Amino acid sequence: MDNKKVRVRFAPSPTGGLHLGGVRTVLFNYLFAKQHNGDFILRIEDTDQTRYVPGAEEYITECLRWCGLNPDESPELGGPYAPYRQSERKPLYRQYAEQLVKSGHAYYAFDTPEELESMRERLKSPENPAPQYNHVVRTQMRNSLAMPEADVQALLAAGTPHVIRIKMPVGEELSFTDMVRGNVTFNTSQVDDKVLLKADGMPTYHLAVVVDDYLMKITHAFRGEEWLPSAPVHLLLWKYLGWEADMPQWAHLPLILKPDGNGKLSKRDGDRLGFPVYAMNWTDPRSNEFTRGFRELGFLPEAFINMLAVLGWNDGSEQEIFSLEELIQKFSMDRVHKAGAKFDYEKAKWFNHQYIHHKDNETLAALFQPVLVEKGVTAVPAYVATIAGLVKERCYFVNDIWEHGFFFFQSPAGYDEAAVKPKWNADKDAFFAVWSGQLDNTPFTAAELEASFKALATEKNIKMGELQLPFRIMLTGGKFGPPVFDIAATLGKDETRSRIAKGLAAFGQ
RNA sequence: GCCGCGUUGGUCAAGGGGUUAAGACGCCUCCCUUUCACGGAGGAAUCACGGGUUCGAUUCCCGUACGUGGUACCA
Repeated sequence: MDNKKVRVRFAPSPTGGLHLGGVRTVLFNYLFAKQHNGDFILRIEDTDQTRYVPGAEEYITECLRWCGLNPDESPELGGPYAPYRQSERKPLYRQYAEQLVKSGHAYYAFDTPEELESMRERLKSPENPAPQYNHVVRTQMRNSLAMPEADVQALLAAGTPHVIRIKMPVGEELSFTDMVRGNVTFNTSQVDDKVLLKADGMPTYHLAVVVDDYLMKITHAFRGEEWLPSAPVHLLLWKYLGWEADMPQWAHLPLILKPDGNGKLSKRDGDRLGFPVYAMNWTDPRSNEFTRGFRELGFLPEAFINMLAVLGWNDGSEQEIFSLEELIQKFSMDRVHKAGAKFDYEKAKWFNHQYIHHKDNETLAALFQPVLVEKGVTAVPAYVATIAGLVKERCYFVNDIWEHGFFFFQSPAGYDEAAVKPKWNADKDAFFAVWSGQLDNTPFTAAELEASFKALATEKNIKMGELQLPFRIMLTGGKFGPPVFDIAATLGKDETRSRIAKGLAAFGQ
């Protein structure tokens, strides 16, 4: 590698929610940039007027913030190569397209959408279901290659709508080295004359990436594998514009696939199979369609990032849990898998489980607070933290704290009587009455409670097992929860005593 | 159709001419725990197929199959 400073960019198009694959692409970009002490740039590809969705740009930046993948330069933050929004760079692109026309590497095309469609209809056949606008077709179309110069000038002078297309050479072998795939080769005859500048004056992706990457001095460009087939267009553009020496190194990242069937993972699959696909909640302002995100579902950003990082990459060791810092340290493009990976939601949940399990109680309590508010419960942070500590090992999501610990906030609404009633007897009534009475003399810790409980059980000659379960049911209502004396200790003396009484009334004799 | 890319258990994957072909998720059994979970010990399950090259191919080469992406004035 040369001694140029690494500059890497991520360029989402604001057309909807931020997809898993998108986040992973940002992640890899980010890791690489940070690893090389380079710049991570966020550029917005808002050139697609028809699909541009208001609010999507803000959404994307918030997703990145949540994930901790903050850009160094972006439309909001500015930077030495601003503007970073393609629409604001619009005047830039035309001159390069014109330059290509002058040098004979591109041409004006005046074909209307209808003309293009009729050409495709005419040429369509079973052997050629998708006819291209290429070196053979272009001679029959209305463009500056097929028409007399005077006609072209007249059309131009009249302000006739037109696009600028690249003139793909015939039969040239083009190859480049991809950082994940190694050498990739194409024959230019197979590539069509892609539009570079649209009739509305906006560049297509092809022109824009090349121009922006050059102007912004991008050194490495990582994008999804779906871009691999258009690499030859970009390669040629770098060459024709005379910038070949500055061309960034490319890496085409594998796709994230549907867990079941085949194909790229889409939002629809998430809806169908019951898991999120977008980083955060997203409501399409046009259709009002709402999609749940990983963040709102209770995923921790660290877990989300970790899970994404090892989907298609690993460091060769058995390690699976990586912090962002570790990822920056250990990530390497040559250990990125070439093949697409099917998304496994179970594994994603497992990662979140791991992170929740090892998260400190105070943070968990804070994250859980919204659920408490929703449930109409008020509790002091320290109490919530204790509970988080008690139940976190069985939670897959922050929200699960409620499911596993609701009884800490409200006394049982009913009891699993079937589990306790058949074996109930007067001795047990007596036991609980006595023990409850002794509580004043017992320090209220789990260990002390257990000791005094055991002592009394021995004295009364009742097996611990026959007492512990009923006690648990008195406190929680059912056969679940953390160790029973931990529950009692957390609940406190008064509450414990009151629940014993309530339990006794419900299923005692 | 054409072009590109790919193919190790159900999934994520390590390995890369001679291995008992790691590990993780999920599943199953057992232990711990008189709840659940955590933790621990085991188990079932894999090199797409056919040809080469080689003393020897999961590994290298070529085909085939399959998958996937592209084939838009979308990115």
